[in-house]
Amino acid sequence: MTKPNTQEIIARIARIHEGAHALIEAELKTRGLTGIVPAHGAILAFLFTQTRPVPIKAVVERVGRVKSTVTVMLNTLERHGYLTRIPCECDNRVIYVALTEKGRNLCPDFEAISERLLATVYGPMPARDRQTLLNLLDRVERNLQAAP
Amino acid sequence: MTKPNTQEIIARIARIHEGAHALIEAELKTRGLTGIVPAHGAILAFLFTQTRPVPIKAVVERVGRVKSTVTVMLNTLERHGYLTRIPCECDNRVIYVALTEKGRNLCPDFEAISERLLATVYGPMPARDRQTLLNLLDRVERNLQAAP
DNA sequence: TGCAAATAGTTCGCCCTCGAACTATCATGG
DNA sequence: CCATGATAGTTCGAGGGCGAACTATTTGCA
Repeated sequence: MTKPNTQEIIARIARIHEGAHALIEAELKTRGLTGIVPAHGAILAFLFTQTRPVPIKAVVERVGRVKSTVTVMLNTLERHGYLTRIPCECDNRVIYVALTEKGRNLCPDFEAISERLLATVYGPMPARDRQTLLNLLDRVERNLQAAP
Repeated sequence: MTKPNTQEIIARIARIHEGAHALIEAELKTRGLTGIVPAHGAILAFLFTQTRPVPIKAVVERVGRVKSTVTVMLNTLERHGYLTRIPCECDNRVIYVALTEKGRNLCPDFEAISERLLATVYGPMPARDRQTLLNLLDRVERNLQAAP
């Protein structure tokens, strides 16, 4: 049998991940933001930093999702009016995406939700413990990356 | 702006979660186990501990997923021959599920994969650090649970 | 020049995940 | 005894996530 106490770490991380997910969804709901789900966060965070249309390929590389997944999420965001696709003039294979006005308006909510999530996650934890936690998580992450 | 260094914790936890997911899928693949995905782990882990058929409701309560999600996963596991549904004699609303022979045969692989995952996650981390990490994660988890 | 390989996106099939609606079956109180 | 409500599962629709296959360009080299 696997020892429950040590095996616990994966389950705990999964629950934290889901808890963060739930908090974000709850915040989106109370703010009346429809058509947005937590997974869109990576795309939006990236697009907020861009001043001009960006190729879909760049989005794919940034958000850490597969092309087909990004295509679907962009479809959803486009359908809800948060962004638009713009064909590239010089290379017909390339399609740019850019936030619409409605999309840019998400930025304040996005930052507020991020802040609240962060405040909730850490709670009253002292700065030294936060740093310790980050370091230990980094070790774990590198262990996993080195594995396959 | 959200400070990147602190915001990092959520992303880091998400990456660890995904890394664990990837490791499990890779192990399943090399072992030639088809039809199984990491999400089935919770169901299988529960059923391994049961000696007799168990009502679906009990599965739902255990795995922390919604009824409809569990229905789908049970369908998949059943379709691949890992378990069977057995109607309850005394209460026609209830349906039991039980592992088949093929399902029970997954147990050794399941435990081996769990062990490898755990070993990978911690790597050479000393016991004291592991405990510290678990404690800090527990704090975070409780912070999130208390939030909504 | 012209054709093969690389590149950018989309589509498809499959799965998990949720919430809401639905079905069927008990259980209970009037 | 029977209507009303609680319970157990499934179905449905929408969406994320992946890999494989597909389309349409562009590039590069022979």
